[in-house]
Amino acid sequence: MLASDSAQIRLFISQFIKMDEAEWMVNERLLTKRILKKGDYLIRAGEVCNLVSFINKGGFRAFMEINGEDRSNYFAFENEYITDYKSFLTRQPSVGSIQVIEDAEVIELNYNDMQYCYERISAWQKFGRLIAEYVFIGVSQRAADLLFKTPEQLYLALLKDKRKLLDRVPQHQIASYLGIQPESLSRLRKRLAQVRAENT
Amino acid sequence: MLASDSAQIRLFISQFIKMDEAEWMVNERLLTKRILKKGDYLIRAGEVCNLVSFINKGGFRAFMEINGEDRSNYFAFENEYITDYKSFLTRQPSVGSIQVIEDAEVIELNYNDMQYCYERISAWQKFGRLIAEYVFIGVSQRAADLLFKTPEQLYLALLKDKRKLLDRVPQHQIASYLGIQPESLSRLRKRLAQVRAENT
DNA sequence: CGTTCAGTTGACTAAGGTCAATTCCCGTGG
DNA sequence: CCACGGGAATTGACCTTAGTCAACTGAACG
Repeated sequence: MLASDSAQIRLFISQFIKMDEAEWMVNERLLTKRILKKGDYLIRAGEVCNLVSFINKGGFRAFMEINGEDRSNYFAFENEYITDYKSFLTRQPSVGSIQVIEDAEVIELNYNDMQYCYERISAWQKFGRLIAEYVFIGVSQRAADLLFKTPEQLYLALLKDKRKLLDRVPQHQIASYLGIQPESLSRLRKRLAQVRAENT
Repeated sequence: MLASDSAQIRLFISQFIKMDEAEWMVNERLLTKRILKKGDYLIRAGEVCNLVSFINKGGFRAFMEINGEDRSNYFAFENEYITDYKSFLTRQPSVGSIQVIEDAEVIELNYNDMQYCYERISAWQKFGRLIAEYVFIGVSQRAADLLFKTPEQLYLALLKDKRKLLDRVPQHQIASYLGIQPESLSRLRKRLAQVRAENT
């Protein structure tokens, strides 16, 4: 793997911990690069998730199948990482699937190698804690939003803070991310457009 | 603090890591016991959360004030721990509050002492990671439930798996935990009772 | 061109929100 | 022991929004 391949993940990790060159070298040997095409699966429901994938470029969608409907609950793009954390941590089959929605390049670390890092590189134990805390805060916020906000408020928040997501993800997947049907999102958007028109 | 005071928390921690007697002694000096009465606050919105509180006995409710309404998003009872994790980790003022709903006895560790444990006791770094991963999985499940389940399905799940919560928490707080108004929960219960009656 | 799939729209139903009135429950003070 | 007060829960009436099913439109692609 070229140094340029790991530049982004190295920057990402450095936001959490300082790692000296020797420590970094140990990690880097364990990382692998992979190219994925739109429509590919990172993991399918029922498989045990064995990888954490840092996204150099491209986009992913995590979803579950519920009564035959395909419902999205998470999206990730470049400079984020994606995995089925629950399956990865518990070594149980995953309930959902993760699919490539934009051609992607990822840098991956598998479960065994990660355990190796935890045991051998002291900085990693701390990194593991910090990143788990970080994603915990993120998902807590998501849970609070789902509990306390209406679909309309959730959509307005996306408009305000996550334009990237709206621009790169088809509307019916956005709908399920907000917890509603595609028809309802369509009407919601219409309502908002009318309100905005009246205010001009 | 008596050894009996820390028996429960010690058992709790041992579910995550093995700690030898010497390591445990270092911790134990840092733990303090506190008695709280129903109605007391563990933390109020706007304060920085400085404590993690393990519950020896009693019950707590985490809630937020939204348009003057008081909305519950979490409950915790004996042999769980409670804190405003986000405020505790980020050292920012908390958005919500935590209140005692049943007279309680807690064993507490403050932020600085916890950092001390992370730095000095190697097992703690791992413990911190494992527990962050554990709570992450919990809140992920909660977010998925809120996204994919109807209030009725959420309520039925409580009936099935969390009778304790239904028995110990007033109904209007359960309603807000499900993301609906008290009147709606009352009607939902009535609907379910009618369905059940018809099936007999 | 025709097929396909995403998005929109219409008509209708069901569920939750809101506000107000009523009933129930429980603790407190007379 | 009873009466009263106050909060919790229920019920009713009405409104708004989401769900459902079906039809239609439009753009993308072969």
